[in-house]
Amino acid sequence: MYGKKTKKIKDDLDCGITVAMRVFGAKWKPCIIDAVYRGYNRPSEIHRQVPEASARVLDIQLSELLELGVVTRETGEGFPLYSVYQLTELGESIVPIVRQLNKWGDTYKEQVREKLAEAYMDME
Amino acid sequence: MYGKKTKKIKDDLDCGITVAMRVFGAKWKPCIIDAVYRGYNRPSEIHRQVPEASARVLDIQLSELLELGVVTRETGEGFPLYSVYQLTELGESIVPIVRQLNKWGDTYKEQVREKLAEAYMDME
DNA sequence: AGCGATACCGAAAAATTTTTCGGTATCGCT
DNA sequence: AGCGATACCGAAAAATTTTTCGGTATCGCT
Repeated sequence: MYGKKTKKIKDDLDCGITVAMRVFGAKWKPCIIDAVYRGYNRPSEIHRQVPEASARVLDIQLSELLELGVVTRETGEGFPLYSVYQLTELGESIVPIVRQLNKWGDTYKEQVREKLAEAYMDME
Repeated sequence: MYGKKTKKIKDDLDCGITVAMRVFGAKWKPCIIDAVYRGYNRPSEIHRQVPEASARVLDIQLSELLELGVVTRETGEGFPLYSVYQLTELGESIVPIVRQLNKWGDTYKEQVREKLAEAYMDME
């Protein structure tokens, strides 16, 4: 699929953090999970929720989530092309974490923005 | 510093998830935060806790965390080189999330491993 | 017929992150 | 003097991720 699942640098799947990062620690995966959770189940809907990402990445990451068993896909035969993604139980278990990420970011975004601005200045 | 903080592709810092991912969504940052939280405050100690990472990345990511205000650094003058990193309040606020990541990964690691093995087989 | 929406996919390019390698520098120990 | 530990850093290489571009294919509407 997408890239290759055989990475040259193997992850240490004994470490919980590493496992979690492997499953949903990608630029758009938490957003995708959140969107599906909020009821945006079709690729085009998800894309409209996360317009900053290209449709292609969403596609790729959706396939990865599908492979990892985070979501399921139901494809309608023929007609107006139709695909619906749903969270699996595994996927649901990630939702609270994603919600927390979102909450954390909302709470500290100002602070983070300032720090980033400072850092930017320090190097002119 | 490390790389460049001026990314060509700007992050949308209005989205909480994106902010959180920007701050600690890197391969080793959650592990570093966890290590510091658990009392491993010196670079060499942290490295011993996360031996899979090169000392260099830890270095780089530690500087980023420092810049973002997630940790503080205290450097001893001269003598046996000495640096101690501590979590700031901002850093402490990330700890529960990191713990959850770790817990999640511990809970689902078997399942994830299976899925990865399957995916690997499907492409032979 | 032509356009836009839908859902995908491959391949190359670009961006970004991580690793490797080689340095600097100090101290303590042998 | 030489070695290992400590803490760092720059630069190039390698790995990985994300983006861009161009396709395929179907249906409905004009």
